[in-house]
Amino acid sequence: MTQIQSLPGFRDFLPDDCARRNYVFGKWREVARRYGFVEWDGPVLEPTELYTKKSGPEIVAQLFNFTDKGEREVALRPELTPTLARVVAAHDREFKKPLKWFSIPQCFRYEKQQRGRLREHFQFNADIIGEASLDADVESIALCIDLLRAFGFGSSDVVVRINDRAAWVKFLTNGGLDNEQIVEFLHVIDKIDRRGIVETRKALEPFGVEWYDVQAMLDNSAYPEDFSPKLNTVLQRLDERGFADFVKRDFSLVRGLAYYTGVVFEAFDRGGKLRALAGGGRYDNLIHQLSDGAVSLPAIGFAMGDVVLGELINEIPAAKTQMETTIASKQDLDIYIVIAKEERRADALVQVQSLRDADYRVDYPLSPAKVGKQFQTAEQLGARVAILFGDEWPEVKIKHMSSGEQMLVPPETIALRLSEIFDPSS
RNA sequence: GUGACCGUAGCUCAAUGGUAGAGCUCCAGAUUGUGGUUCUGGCUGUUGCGGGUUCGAGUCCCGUCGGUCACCCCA
Repeated sequence: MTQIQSLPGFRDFLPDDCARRNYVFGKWREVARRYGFVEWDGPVLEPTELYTKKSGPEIVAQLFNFTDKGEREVALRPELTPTLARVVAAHDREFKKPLKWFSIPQCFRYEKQQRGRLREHFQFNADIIGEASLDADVESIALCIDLLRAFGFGSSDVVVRINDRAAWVKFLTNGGLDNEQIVEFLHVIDKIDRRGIVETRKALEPFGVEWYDVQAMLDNSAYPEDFSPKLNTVLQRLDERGFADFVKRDFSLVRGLAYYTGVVFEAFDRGGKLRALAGGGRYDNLIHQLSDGAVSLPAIGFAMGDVVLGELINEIPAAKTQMETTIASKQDLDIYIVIAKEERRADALVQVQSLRDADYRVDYPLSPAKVGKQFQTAEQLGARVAILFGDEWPEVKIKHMSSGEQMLVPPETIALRLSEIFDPSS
């Protein structure tokens, strides 16, 4: 077969997949709005420079980039934050602070795909811009937790690991390290899960920091209170909101990106089988950097990808059931029109139109079909009611699919009968 | 980018180097106008693609494309 295939790492969304995607997007929007965030979006394609400026030329290897017909170096967005910084810097004066913005961009990366990581994915982003207060950090983490809760996950399914980079910075500065060494040190800490304790200890030796002290940081047994009073406050406020079971202080979490300046957090499945569900943190200097100093605003935000999230939904029965139930209720047909005699097709279509005008979800056979086949179709489409047009004319049969009850009524009373079935309270 | 494993019908998978199969799905029927069950019948493959070894290749070898997983990297 020489059929053209989709590009590697790109997905087709067949109706079922699309329904699942819409379900996820719907939850994201619903919860974000509940928190007072407003939706925005930017271009899918940006100048490559927007990304190299922040991360250096090495990032190009990971970018889906090319030269356009106007000889411009461009890249499909790998993330939204640089675009956000650009937009916020350009429209700084137009909005009252703080900004609470969310977006659901499709992002791209040119990398070999693997589980939970494709070349394209949708990523919910929520950022609070122009607010340095610790309550913004708390709000951000709370939103992350509530998003997960909205999908049906409990504290036994997911956990949000939280840290304050400042704690490490303070600890390491006391240990005599300079800024450059601190960045390198944290990079090693970031890899601890993948590399293991022994290797990590070996890699940290050159820094001359006592392993005993590092371990005390990592296992939470000492220091944290002294080095990060902020973190304690954040945890306490999350506790007050009833989220204590969802969060865990974890000093091994520093996140790979260099631009985080304070609180960082990542959400994981409790089983620890999957990649991170979400991740974010405070980046108070990034907008300043990306705008060449034109605008300076503190910020905190996080992102949640659709791929890993979808995998976890499939693994947690409660979440999966909730999704399937929601999708089914949205897709099911209200009414299927059965055309038993082709002479009645025109009369039936008059009803189809008027029922659709009345906001019912209605379908009917586009070509002649046996009555049995038509009822089977009605069943498969999840119709609650079938209306049969045939020899009974000028009357029609209304059939309640689940009970099998039928009644013979004149067409003028269809609307009344249906309102009794679909909205019994009125 | 590196490595390992995999690639058979629309889907899930069989086939000691010897004529390519099953289940599900789909389509059509079961005396002519009533349904997720049951029964019957039917469709689909240059075994991802291209070479090679062999009397003979789905099976063995090489290449290529695609997939999975790990490494690298992490938005």
